[in-house]
Amino acid sequence: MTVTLSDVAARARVSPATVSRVLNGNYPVAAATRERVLRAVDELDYVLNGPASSLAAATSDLVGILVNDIADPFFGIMAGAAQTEIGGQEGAVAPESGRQSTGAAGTAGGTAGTATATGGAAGSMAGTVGAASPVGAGRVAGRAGSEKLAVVCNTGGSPERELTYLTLLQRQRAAAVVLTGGALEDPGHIEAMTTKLAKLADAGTRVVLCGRPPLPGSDAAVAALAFDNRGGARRLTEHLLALGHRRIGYVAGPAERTTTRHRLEGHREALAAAGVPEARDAQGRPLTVHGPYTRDAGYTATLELLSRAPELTAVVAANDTVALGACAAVRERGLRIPADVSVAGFDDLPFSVDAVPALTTVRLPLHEAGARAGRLAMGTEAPPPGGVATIGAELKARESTAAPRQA
Amino acid sequence: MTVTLSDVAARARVSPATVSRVLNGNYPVAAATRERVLRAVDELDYVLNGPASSLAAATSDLVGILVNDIADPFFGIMAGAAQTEIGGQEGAVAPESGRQSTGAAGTAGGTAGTATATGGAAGSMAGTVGAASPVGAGRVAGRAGSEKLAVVCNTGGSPERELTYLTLLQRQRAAAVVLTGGALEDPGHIEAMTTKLAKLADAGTRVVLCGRPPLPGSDAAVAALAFDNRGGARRLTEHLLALGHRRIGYVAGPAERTTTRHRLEGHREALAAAGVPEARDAQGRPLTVHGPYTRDAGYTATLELLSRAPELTAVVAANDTVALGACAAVRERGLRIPADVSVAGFDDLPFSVDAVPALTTVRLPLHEAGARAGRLAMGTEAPPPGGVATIGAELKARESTAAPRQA
DNA sequence: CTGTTAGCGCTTTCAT
DNA sequence: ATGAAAGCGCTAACAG
Repeated sequence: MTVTLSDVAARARVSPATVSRVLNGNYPVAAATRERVLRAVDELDYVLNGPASSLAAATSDLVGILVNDIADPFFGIMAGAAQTEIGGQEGAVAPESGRQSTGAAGTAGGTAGTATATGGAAGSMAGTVGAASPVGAGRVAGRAGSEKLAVVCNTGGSPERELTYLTLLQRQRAAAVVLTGGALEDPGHIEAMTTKLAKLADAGTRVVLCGRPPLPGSDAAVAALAFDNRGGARRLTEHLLALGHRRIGYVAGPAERTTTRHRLEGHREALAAAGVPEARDAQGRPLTVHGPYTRDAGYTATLELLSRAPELTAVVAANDTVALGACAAVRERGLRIPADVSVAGFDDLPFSVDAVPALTTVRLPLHEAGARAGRLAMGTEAPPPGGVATIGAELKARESTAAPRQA
Repeated sequence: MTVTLSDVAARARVSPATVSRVLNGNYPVAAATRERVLRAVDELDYVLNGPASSLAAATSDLVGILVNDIADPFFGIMAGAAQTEIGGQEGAVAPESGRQSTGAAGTAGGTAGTATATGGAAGSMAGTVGAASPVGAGRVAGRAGSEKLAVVCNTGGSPERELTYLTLLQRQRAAAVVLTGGALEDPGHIEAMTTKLAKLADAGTRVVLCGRPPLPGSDAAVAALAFDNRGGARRLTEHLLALGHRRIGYVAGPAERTTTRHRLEGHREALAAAGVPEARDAQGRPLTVHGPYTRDAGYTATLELLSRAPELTAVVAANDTVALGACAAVRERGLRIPADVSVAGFDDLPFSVDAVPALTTVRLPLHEAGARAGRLAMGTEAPPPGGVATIGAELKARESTAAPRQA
């Protein structure tokens, strides 16, 4: 029924071992023989059996990328960059795909579309498409071990799912695992993660942390790329303080997440350095509210903050998405941004520059970080000294922040 | 070195076959024996060897979800929903994850955080985390075949990568494959895809299309969930026409994509039905510009449209992301939205309601569609009659559209 | 450079 | 209800 290696071998009149060798390209094979084998592969439309191959070789070409929320561009950008780096560059034209300057085909007879910006890519796509006929299967099978299958796994922020995915990946003998985003600070979970990652590392799986600090006391990870959340947050609050703000509300992310804690710490550092006490309401409760990294959480929390302390002149949000909700809340209260209340975010996601007013935020090089993590996972790039690299976070002061109303 | 099935069998004093049976739970095993085996599994911290298992059983628990752009929430939302449906619901608290009403742990001593909205989830997370100790490995290994590994693969819109991923998944003998988003209409690619999907189906892989029309003349797919892009686009343009617009610019998506074509067709249907000719510039060229589904494409294209035809009173964008860029361009031209120019999008992504002014768009039930696709992939839900279901698209008229300046 | 020979670790009849 | 044995399809020594 299904074509196997020996079928190919028989057709090419060589031994199975030889076929395996040309397919893996990791062993010298006579050019003539290789030709014959390749032809047989194409003719029979042979597709390598992954499980069999992985079993025999005790390794697989699976690379897992774990994200907390796949619907959040924060993760999508990192994961996409990593995946591009891992999955091969052949057709990696992601942001340009489909760009075209001629009219639409078929029914779109009247579409004399004009190139938007960079034109001229018109024919290239059709060309490459043509080359990707069914022969593609052979081509791919023929590729050397470099053909990794980069996949992203969505934990939804759930610690159990994180562990479950790690186990599943471990089962598959994954070549590498990239963990993105902040980690949960629950002791039990940290311990479970440490154990699990150590096991993965033992089994030869490369572990890379991206946008996440190294696990305390663990060296299982090949490398950790940590964002300078603390520094970025500090600079952001310094910016607000410089503008003259003294009563700043803070819509934090979920408690027990490293990202949340670091950003909060940076915020407090700036306050402390300036000798400004943390904002509190009439009851003396700090004006810091925790919630998930969602637009709705930002909305609700900001409404609450504004009720508890109408004298607030600025709201710092856990990230840009939360800031969007914060803006909506401020507006709903009939207040202007930034005239009445300044609002700031974090991450500098693509939509932030288009917000009205443009959102002041802290830029994280998500794409670069993801790409680097991908290379680290591939073993293409050397790990940073000490296994840990801190990635800078740059303040982006825009229109959503200004001097307070009564400076 | 690594623990195998027979190690477990030896420790439990049973045969490997028995261990396999309790692990797969698909065969009667005495309760006492099962207990013994499960204990051995935990004690030895055994993790099933996926490749070996897949090889022997000729199936795997891998489910691939292909997306065109993982950084785009349009795909993230569908993929996340599908993955949740497939990956098991245990910790599926995605949007609520980390919600917490108590202060941050550790250094966050002063954070008397207040619950944002729904509170009370404080202790539950820690509880579940505690249960997810290393024993988790055993738990997972013990689960019946239901434990699928749902992974998302980012094609970046490249037809080669699409085919490559399909081949890679074919190699892994994937249990199912979900293709999301519009398809490329290139004949060569369609043929290659048809062949490839037929092969996957032959090999027992379930193929599901989500947000994509069925392949012409192919019945490889278990089911196709198609969005009513044409109908949605028609209603959107009807809305604009009803408002009084007669000169409407159109920023289309990449040509040769089904989504692009259908939306454009719906737009033209509405125009034709109202007897309104397609807008053209002084040179008689249609005011339709093609470009990728990106913010920048929308920005550039709109700038061009506005130059070529300053008398435009409305701009319809390929989707919300493109619309964001269109808004930026309109504003840069010193024009007001919607007073001078109305702008509309498509998809109703989360950020659209927060745009200023709130974006008029067409709502696509992305989450529902993704979840349904996930169930279809799992075989949990019966395919729609005929294998094809059309999913409605609802007009969301908001503030970014209004009567033209000189009605 | 190529063929031979053993397994990799698990599932699954077929017995018992 | 459990055990024994035969592979699943491929890779990796080891010869030659």
